[in-house]
Amino acid sequence: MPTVHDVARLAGVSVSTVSYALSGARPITLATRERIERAMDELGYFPNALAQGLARRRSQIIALMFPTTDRSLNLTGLQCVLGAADRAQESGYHLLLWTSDDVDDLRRLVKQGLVDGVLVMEVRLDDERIGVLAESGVSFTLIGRSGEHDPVDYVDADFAQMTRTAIEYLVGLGHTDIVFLNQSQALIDVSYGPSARVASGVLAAAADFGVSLTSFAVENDASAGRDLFARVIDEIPQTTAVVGFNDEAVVGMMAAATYNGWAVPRDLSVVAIAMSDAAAALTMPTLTTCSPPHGLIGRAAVDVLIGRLQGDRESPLRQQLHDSALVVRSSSGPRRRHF
Amino acid sequence: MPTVHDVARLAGVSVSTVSYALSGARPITLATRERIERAMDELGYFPNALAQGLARRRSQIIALMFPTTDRSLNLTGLQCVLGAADRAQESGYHLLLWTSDDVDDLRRLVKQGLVDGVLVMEVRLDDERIGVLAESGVSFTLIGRSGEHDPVDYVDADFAQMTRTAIEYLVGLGHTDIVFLNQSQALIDVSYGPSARVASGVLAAAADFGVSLTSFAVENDASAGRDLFARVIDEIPQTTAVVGFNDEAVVGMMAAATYNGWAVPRDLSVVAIAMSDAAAALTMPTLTTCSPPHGLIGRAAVDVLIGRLQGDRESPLRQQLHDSALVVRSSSGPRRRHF
DNA sequence: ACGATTAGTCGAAGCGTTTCGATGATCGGA
DNA sequence: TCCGATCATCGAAACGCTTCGACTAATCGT
Repeated sequence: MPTVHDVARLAGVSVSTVSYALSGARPITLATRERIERAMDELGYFPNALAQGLARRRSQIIALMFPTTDRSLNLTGLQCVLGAADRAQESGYHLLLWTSDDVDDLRRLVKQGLVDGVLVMEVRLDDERIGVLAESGVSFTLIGRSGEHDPVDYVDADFAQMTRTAIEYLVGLGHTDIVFLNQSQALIDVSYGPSARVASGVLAAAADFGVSLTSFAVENDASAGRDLFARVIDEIPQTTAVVGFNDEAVVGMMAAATYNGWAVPRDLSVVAIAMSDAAAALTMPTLTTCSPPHGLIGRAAVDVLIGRLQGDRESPLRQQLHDSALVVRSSSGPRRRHF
Repeated sequence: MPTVHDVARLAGVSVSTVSYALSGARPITLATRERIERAMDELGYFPNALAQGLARRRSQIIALMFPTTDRSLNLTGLQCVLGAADRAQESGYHLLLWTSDDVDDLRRLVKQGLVDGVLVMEVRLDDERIGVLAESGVSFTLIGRSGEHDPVDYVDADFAQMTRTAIEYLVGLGHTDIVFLNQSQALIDVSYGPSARVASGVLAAAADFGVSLTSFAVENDASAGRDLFARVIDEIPQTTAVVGFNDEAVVGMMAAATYNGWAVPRDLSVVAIAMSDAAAALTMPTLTTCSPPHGLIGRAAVDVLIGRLQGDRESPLRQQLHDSALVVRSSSGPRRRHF
């Protein structure tokens, strides 16, 4: 691999001149610059990223923490990751994918000086990673939010808007007795942010619109959804709509409803929260969804982090909430009494 | 951030001694080593990864090329990516996620010396990335295969085994008239490897078992599946089984079948190829699948690449094919004439 | 016509490691 | 008691880049 020295020798200039020609930090005569560029082309020269990073104390690498433990894989996370990766590349940064959840690993990562900043996904309400990052002095941005009002940059979905949109839609269709299917109790127990926010969001929206809403936390599988349907038919038979934040259970519940003679959407309207379009298209009937723009959120988080890296470190907090879009498919419709 | 110099000063030794204590490359007296370790703890020292990489000419970073263009997102890719990321971390490497498909970007990446090796996903039959990597001299491993028999390391699904397993299963249930739903013609046109291999695999297996198989390439959406059902009912009404390598079209076809009075699996058995378990669980009925172990393949690819990085560069080719597992769900059953 | 700027370039000192060769100290064997 | 070995440690030269200060020429206002 050729180095600046080779380029400098071939172009007949000093290494610092080559460096200045490359960075534009000092003016260079056109003729000299052209000689240098020709030399670089000829040698197939590219500056060594490690050496550059060492000298500049900037690696141009950001880490994306995407822990894989305790979480059922779904496409929404992938969209966010890919959005972030695309945006980082566009902005001239590299994206390191970090799947460990362990804070010691994280501490080592940031102390190593390999990364300029960190993006944190799957944020819990009390997330110890935040403290570790804050005291390490590295710049970071949350994709999500913790429970506390930390003075921390974040980009997240606007859960109040999202849940209100979903409930308002159902209320507009005449529904007054709604069931909310939350994620598993296990996920709630580790204080996974979205579960809590969606739960309180739908509750608040239902109260605002004066309709009844009953919440259940169920496992993320179809049989849990079927069981819940049996329970609902027994305990709250006047139910005509379901808001679900639990893909598999929602599908299981739809299946049980159909099996029991409740047609969807004639007898039961279903709206899925934060389900990917691809997944919603696979169900029968296809599911009406209200989902955050995950790709956009990933991109925005990169912008926020890079803004912080390039701006002064003490500039005002950057906190963004993004609106979710309601996509009406075939699982929802006007209320119709079925009993 | 403390450096080796700080540690050396505090421990009363030279920097090289600190380095040797860290790497174990030369023997160090126990007492000295302990003094050094105490100093490191006290200062919270971690070696700077950039400087280390520069001096060792090893960054401990591998890139994972996961191009996002021209490809419908699905979970199988994510599983592979996460498998690779987990494994890399376990092996002491960092994983750089690279979403660009562009060969100039790729050339720059490897010339920069940032990465020790490259993992290539979404390999096409004639993939120009392979040539670029080969001539750059960097170590790389394909997740997938090209069409040519290049002397290149790869880890891939065994498509012959996979398709044979699926067809054998259907034949065992008595099916003799099978339709194969391939991915879109657009994907085939860019010579996406799996499409071609699955297509020829099912054809060969059907011939082996002496059953009839008709192939169709359709768009990746539900309506294409519905249209295809109409066509099948018209042109090949004796069809009793479908093998699909196209998630959304398969689901559309199932829906159309149900709508037209063909019950699945009573009148039509369906097996989906390379569909994720999570997606298969969302459909109604849930889909029988035959899918490669994507997570395992990602991990294996990391092992192969790291093996190459650490072994001599001219060691024998490492080429692996992994078996797919058939998971029987509710979309398949014995053949029953329905006309 | 003269000092003060400015443009263009260079040399050298970092950035934080690793690693090679050298240097004493210690040791076993004759 | 003296001679290689062996052991533990040190100093210095890389690794490939950036950047500061200095220097030379050309440019400008008066």
